[in-house]
Amino acid sequence: MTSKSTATAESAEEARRARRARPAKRARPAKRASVTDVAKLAGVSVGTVSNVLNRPEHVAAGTRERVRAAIQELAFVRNASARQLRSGEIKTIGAVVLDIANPFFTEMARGIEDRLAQDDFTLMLCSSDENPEREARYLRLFEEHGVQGVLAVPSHGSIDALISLRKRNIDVVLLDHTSPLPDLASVAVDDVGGAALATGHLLDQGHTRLAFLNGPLTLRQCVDRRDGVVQTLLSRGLDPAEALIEIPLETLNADGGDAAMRALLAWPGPRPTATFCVNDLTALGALRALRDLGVAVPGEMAVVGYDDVNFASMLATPLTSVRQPMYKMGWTAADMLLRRHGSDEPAEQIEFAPELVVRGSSVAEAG
Amino acid sequence: MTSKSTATAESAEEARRARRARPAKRARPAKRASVTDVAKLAGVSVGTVSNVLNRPEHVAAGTRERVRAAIQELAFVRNASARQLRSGEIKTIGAVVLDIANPFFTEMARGIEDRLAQDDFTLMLCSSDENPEREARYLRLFEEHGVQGVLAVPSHGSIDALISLRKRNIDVVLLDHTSPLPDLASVAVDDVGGAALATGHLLDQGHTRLAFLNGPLTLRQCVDRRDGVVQTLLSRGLDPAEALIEIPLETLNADGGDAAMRALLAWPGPRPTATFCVNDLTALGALRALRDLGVAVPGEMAVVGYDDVNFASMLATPLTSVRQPMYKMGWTAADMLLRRHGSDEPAEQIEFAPELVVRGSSVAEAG
DNA sequence: GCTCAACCTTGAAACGATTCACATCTGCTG
DNA sequence: CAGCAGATGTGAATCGTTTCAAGGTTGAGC
Repeated sequence: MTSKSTATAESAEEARRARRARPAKRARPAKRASVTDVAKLAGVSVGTVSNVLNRPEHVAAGTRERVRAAIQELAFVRNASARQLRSGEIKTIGAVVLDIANPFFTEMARGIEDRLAQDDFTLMLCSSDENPEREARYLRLFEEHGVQGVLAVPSHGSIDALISLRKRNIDVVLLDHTSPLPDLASVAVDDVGGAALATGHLLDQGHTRLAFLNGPLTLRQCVDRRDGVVQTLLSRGLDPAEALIEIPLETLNADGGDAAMRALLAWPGPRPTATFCVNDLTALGALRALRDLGVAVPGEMAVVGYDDVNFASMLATPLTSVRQPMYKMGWTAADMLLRRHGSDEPAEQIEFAPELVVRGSSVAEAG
Repeated sequence: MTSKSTATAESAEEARRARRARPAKRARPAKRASVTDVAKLAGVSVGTVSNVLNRPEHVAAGTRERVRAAIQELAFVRNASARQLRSGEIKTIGAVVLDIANPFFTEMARGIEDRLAQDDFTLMLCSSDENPEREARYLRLFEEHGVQGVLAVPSHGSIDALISLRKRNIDVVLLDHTSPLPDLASVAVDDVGGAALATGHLLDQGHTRLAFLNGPLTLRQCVDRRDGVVQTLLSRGLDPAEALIEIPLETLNADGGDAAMRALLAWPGPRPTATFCVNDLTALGALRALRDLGVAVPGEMAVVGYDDVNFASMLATPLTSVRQPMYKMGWTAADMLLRRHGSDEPAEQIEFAPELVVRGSSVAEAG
């Protein structure tokens, strides 16, 4: 805990305080001006003030200006609660992601925000930490606030809560998760396809023995990506039992990748010439191990990652990786909510295709 | 735009649709239950329902249970707007950062969120993109919503808007920016001190000629960090004119750092033995250039960065860097808002001290 | 001069929770 | 048994906006 008040800030404060003659102990709470106040000052009825605010074209120019002047003078600001209470409308949507500190969701959040800004909506953003209770609490808060819709990356087993929200007539779009119900909209990325892209790329380079550094099969992503790898091998006429070594990762980070790669290199029998890592952190660790052990990349071992994190392109050997359109997912999900609201169309279920970004870790001549 | 609907999702939808007999064209809007409905069902008055909700201890056990049952049955959810309109209270605060997609602010946001969660507050989070207009728009939305307080990383020239918000009795805490007024609370990090830490560390290692890869002096951070460097040199009896080469960066990213380092190595005259980079991206580029040109790190050139981004520790030569307590800043700012609300105490102005994380890029034997 | 439409404006009735002054009931004290 | 306190419950008033039926003006057309 290293915090301190700066000396400069404090002395500046004292200087000001001395200069100021505080009349009252504390400034009066200064209640906000209401439409009534504005109406009084402008000499019109509250209805007219409301019209100036919401349908200015229905108000005579003179009156309109008078009201506007009064609004200025009183620094009137609409009370969103009263507005919503009466009109039922609220320009807010809620989003729950697993963790806003994770760049993955952060990019998504940015997409959501940008789409909302177009329609002057505000965003309530929360992290569930994959804790269904915490998620439920946030969903309830959203509902109390009467949000127009909810975007959610469901944490394990929380889908029911979202379905019941949908039943109470709140629009819901699932993020990064395909919808189990036709009523529920969703935006996801095709993980099977992403892994297939990576695998296909390595096979195209002439590799015939691959390693796959994979995480626990309790994660949907790991299962899907494995499916993608296996399907691709089969479709190219290769037998996974021969062409593939799958190494389980202790942890889904750089150290896990490092350890797994060392295990792979110590393996008896013919060494694979290419490695597909289930994410970029893992690939980073694998690259580190390869460098430490003097294995040339991509010459002796090609490496492909997944996620295309920001530093993938900045590494000593830039990492080939599968890029997921997170920003676009967020943007699209928000767009579905805003466009679809109140319409009769069935819920859309979109799946985006990921994209392979080829760099130097898998192809010698690439960037 | 590569999007597609999955075949599986569609066939699943058709299957369900066939099974379902849709009675009405569209489910009735199903108005939410209100306290009145609950009161009616439980056979009590609305006042009692409100009491069960807000002061359950004032209600007899039997009645309380009856009301709770009714709430359950009707799936009653409070209407936050009505609640706020009457009671004036709202458990929401707004935050504007420059860009939520930036890990820097993201970590801060996470700190804010975690503190708010303790008090069941919700967060409205927005990115200003350093656009004062966009920021002003968000601040107005916050004000309309009647938020309890606002946390803001001010964009250039937007402080006035924040001050006027403060005048209208909305609590404001400035983030990552020292407050210009005693009335305005703030939480910042000491950039001068951070640069002094880095510089002191390099001098401690015996270096006497330093390079400083710095960004444009229109950024406060760059100015402050430069001050820290210069002050430290002076306080150790070194003449900056001799001991320091400052290289301006074209761009504040890896490529800028790469180019600047190449320029530095091409410099005539004695080569510095240590480089301080104004941020980690720049340092990453510098390290890349050093490796490409065969200069040993830290043997021939020690490198220190700033920000301690997530990958600093994962590089081939792990990067020594200055870590700023972003999470703690966010947490503390939110805490100030929640604790201070309505109290009479003067606004706090806190400045956190950054921390030097020593790794292999500046000390051979370090991690 | 009458009619009619177009245009403005009005003001009271919502919206749904909270609050608070007031009723009612119970049991206890002196 | 009057008096009183404490516990429990009531319901009308209130918050600040939007909505909408209805009223008032104006001017054109006949």
